[in-house]
Amino acid sequence: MTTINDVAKKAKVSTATVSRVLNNSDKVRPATRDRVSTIIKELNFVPNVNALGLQRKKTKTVGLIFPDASAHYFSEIMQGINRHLFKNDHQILISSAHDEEEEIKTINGFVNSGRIDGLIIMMPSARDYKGLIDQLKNEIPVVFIACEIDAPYSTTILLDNYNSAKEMVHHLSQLGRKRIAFIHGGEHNYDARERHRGYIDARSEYQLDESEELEVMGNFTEASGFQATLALMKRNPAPTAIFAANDAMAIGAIEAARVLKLSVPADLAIVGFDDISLAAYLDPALTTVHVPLRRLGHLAGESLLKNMNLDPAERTTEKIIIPLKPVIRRSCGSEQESA
Amino acid sequence: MTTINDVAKKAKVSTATVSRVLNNSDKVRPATRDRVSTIIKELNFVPNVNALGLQRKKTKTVGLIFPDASAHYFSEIMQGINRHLFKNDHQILISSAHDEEEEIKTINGFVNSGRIDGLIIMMPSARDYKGLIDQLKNEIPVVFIACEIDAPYSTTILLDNYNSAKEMVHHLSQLGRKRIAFIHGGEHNYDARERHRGYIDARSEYQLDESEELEVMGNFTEASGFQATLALMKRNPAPTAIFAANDAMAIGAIEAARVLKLSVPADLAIVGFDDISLAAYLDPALTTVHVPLRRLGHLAGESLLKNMNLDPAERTTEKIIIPLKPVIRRSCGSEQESA
DNA sequence: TATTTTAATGTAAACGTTTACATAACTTAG
DNA sequence: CTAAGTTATGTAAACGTTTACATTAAAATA
Repeated sequence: MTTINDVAKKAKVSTATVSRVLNNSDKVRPATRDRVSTIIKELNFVPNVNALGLQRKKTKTVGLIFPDASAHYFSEIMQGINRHLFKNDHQILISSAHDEEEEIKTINGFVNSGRIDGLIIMMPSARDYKGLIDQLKNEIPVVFIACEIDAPYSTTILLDNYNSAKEMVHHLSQLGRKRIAFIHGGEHNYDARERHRGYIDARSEYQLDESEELEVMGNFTEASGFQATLALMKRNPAPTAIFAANDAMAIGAIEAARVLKLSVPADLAIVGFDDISLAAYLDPALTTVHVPLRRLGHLAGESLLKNMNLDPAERTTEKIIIPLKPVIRRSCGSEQESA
Repeated sequence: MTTINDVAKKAKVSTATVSRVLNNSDKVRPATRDRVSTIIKELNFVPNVNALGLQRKKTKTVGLIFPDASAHYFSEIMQGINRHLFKNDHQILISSAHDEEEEIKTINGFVNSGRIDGLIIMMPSARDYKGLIDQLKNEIPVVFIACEIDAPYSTTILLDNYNSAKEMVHHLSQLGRKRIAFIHGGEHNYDARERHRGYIDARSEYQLDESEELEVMGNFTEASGFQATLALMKRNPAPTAIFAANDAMAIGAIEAARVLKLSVPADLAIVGFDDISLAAYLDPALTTVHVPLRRLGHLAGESLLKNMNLDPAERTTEKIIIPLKPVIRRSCGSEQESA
C-alpha cells in the first residue's frame, strides 16, 4: 500500500505539501501541485482511512442498524439511503442484531469506537431504549426509522400508518362492509401496532362490528395470513372483509379464500398494506396502501447528513411523518380503479 | 470519547498494560488485570478502531459491493453474509454503484484505503473486469457472487442456473409441452444469460420447437413479464408453455394469461425461477426453481473469512456452484405436487 | 540592491493504539 | 542475604495522516 510518504519522496516535497494538494487547501504553487498530482495518480495513491479517521475524528461513514427480518422492506429503504450517501461520498456500515441486548452492544461499539459519524436505526420492535438514548445523546446524530422513541436531538421518521389504516377501513365501510376483520402483524412491531390502532379507532368511529373475534395475530408472512383467514372464516357470522397488516398476509388470505371457495371480493373483500411491486398483478389485483420505501430511505440519509454537518448545539429534535396513499384495486370490491 | 490513556491514568498503569489486558495476551498480574478491567467497564471504554486499524493493518471489516437493482435477491443474500460475519465479529461496509466505472472506483477506494480486509462482489452484470482484477490481485481476498470472472486466488460462487433451466424445460416437455417460450431477464445479467443458455440447449436436446420468435427480452419485472406474454401469445402457433427467467416475470405472465382469458396451466403452462416466498400462494401456485439465497450469502461469508485468515500465498482459486432444485407446483400443469 | 512583505514549503507534534525492548519487581536457589 | 532467574510493568517508536508553527523562497517596495 502506497502512503503519503512515498508520494512525498518521489515528488521531492514534504508530506505536508502532499497533504495540501490532497485537500486542495492553502496555496500550493501550480507547478508543485501538478507535479504532486501526477505522482499521486501514477502511484494510484489513496489516503489511508484509518490515519484520516484518527487525525480528523471523522470517518465519512454512517452506521445502519436493521432487523434481521423483513427483507423486502429493509433493502428498499437501504437503497434509498445508500443512493443519497453515495452521492455525498459517505459509506455505510451495516449490522443486524437478533435481540435488543445484542443491538445495544452493537450500537455502543459503533459509537464509541469512532467508527461512524452518524447512525440510522431501523428497529420496529424497539421498545425500551432508555439506556441506548443516554449513550447516544450528544455523541453523534441519529435517525430512527419506524421506532417509537422519544429521543431528543435526533430525527424520527415514521409512516402515517394510523391514518392510512383508518382510511382503508373507512373505504371498506363505504363499500358496505360492516364486519371487517384484521390480521395483526405482530405485537412487537411498531408499524403493525399503529395499523391495528387505526383499525380499532375506525371501527368505532364508523360504527362497525367491534367484536374481538375479528382480530387475529399474524407475523407478516403469507403462511400466517393464510392460517389467520382460515380461522377468521369460522366465525359466525363470518367477516365480510379482511384487512391484513401487510401484503404478504393479504396474499395468504387470498389463497385461503380460494381454498374455501370464496370469491374475492364478492364474498370477501381483502386488502393489504405496503403495495409491493406485484400487488397489481395478483388475482384479484390487491387494494393496499402504498409505502414509499425508497423515499423513506432518502429522507433518512438526507436528514442524517444535515445533522452531521451541524454543531451538536444546533441540532433539533425532528419528527417526520410520511403520509401514505391507499391504492384502490379490485380486491376490495370497489368499482373504481386507480393507477 | 475515552481513550486508553484515560484508562491507564485512572488505573495507575501504563497504556501498554491496558493494551495487554484488552488483548488478554502476555502475563498480567491478576490483581492488575482486575483493576484495569473494572475501570474499562466503568468508563465504558471501547478502543478506537482507527487507531487499531492504523496499527494492526486489519480492520475487521469486509466490503460488499452490490447492484442497485434486484432488491429482493440482494437483501436475502446480505442477511446470509451478515449473520456469519457478525458471529465472527466482523463488520460489513456496503456500497452500490450504478455503472461499472463508478464501481471500479469504489473498489479501488475500498481496497487501497485500508478500509477493509476482504471483499464480496455481487455484480451479475459485470463483464470486463481486467483492470479490477489486477488491482485486487494479492491485495485482499475476494469472493465473487454470480459474476462471470476468472480471477485467480479468489472464490467465485455461482448458481447452477444452466442445469436447472434445462431441467425445467425437460420437465415441461415431459408434460407434453413442445412449444416452450422463454422470457429473458436481461442480456447483461449473468444469471439471466445462463438460464437462457439452459433453455436453448434443452430445446435442442429434447427436440422442441426452436423457433426464435419464442424468445423475448424482459427485465426481471412483473410489468415486463406481462408485456412479454402478450407479445408471445400473438405468435402463430402460440406457445403452450412459458418459462420466465424469474418469478416476478412469471407473475406478470400469469396476469397476462388472465387478461387473455387463458387458463393456466390448461391452455398455457407458466413457470418461473427463484421461488420467492409467495410463489406457493399464487393462483395457480407457481412452479419454479428454488434458490437458497441465505445459504449463498452464508457460503460467501464463510469462504471470505477463511481466505482472510490465510497467507496470500496459501490462497486458492475456488469455484462453488450451488445446485438448485425445481419446485413443482400447479402452474406447470403437473399432477405431482411437491412440498 | 537591500529591505520588507507575502507566499510556498518544511518540521514536528498529535491523533490512539500495539509491541519490541528496557527496566523494575518479585521468586528461588545458593 | 545476595545473585540469578523469572515475571510483570513501563518507555518509546511506529502506523499514516493533518496542521500549527517555523523557515525559506519569491515578490514588492524603497
